[in-house]
Amino acid sequence: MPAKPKWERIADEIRTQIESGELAPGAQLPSTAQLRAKYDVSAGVVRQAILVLQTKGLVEGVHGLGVFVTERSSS
Amino acid sequence: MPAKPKWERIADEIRTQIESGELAPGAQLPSTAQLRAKYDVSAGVVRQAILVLQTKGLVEGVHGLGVFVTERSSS
DNA sequence: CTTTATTTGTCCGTATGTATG
DNA sequence: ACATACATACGGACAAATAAA
Repeated sequence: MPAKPKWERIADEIRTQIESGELAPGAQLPSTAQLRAKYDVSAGVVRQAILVLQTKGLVEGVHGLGVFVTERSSS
Repeated sequence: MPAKPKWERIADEIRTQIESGELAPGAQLPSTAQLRAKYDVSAGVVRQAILVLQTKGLVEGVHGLGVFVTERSSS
């Protein structure tokens, strides 16, 4: 078993994309289904990663629409 | 249907106990099984509440030991 | 206005790893 | 060294919301 859980690896990957500017503020993240296929994991893992990012304030999920990057002052 | 999710209600309840000093820093939180019986929910719900509290830094979960209140100066 | 498609949100159950007795 | 108890991780299913036709 990997030292780091799958959901943490995915969360870190997305966070890196946000920090890199690859995912600009206001941009929509790939849907859970897309991420599920991309990382070949179940919905629960993606759900967990998104939830952590939400709690950290990096992204904001809107029910029925999608997950968007929180407008953060470009340091 | 409750306006707030079950896991959020549980998380708020636990947070209140910490702020009230009912759960002192270093004290162990009730096990998932205890909370599960107390709130009559499944382990997943309790796990979600615990995860949020962990991300917020209020508690700290140690694998194979239990969840403990983080040493935080009560204002 | 009703129906359908897409996406997030929540819930339940199971498997694995670690610490304790 | 073995058995038990607890916590975490993974996977899948169900429900609600929004937008478009």
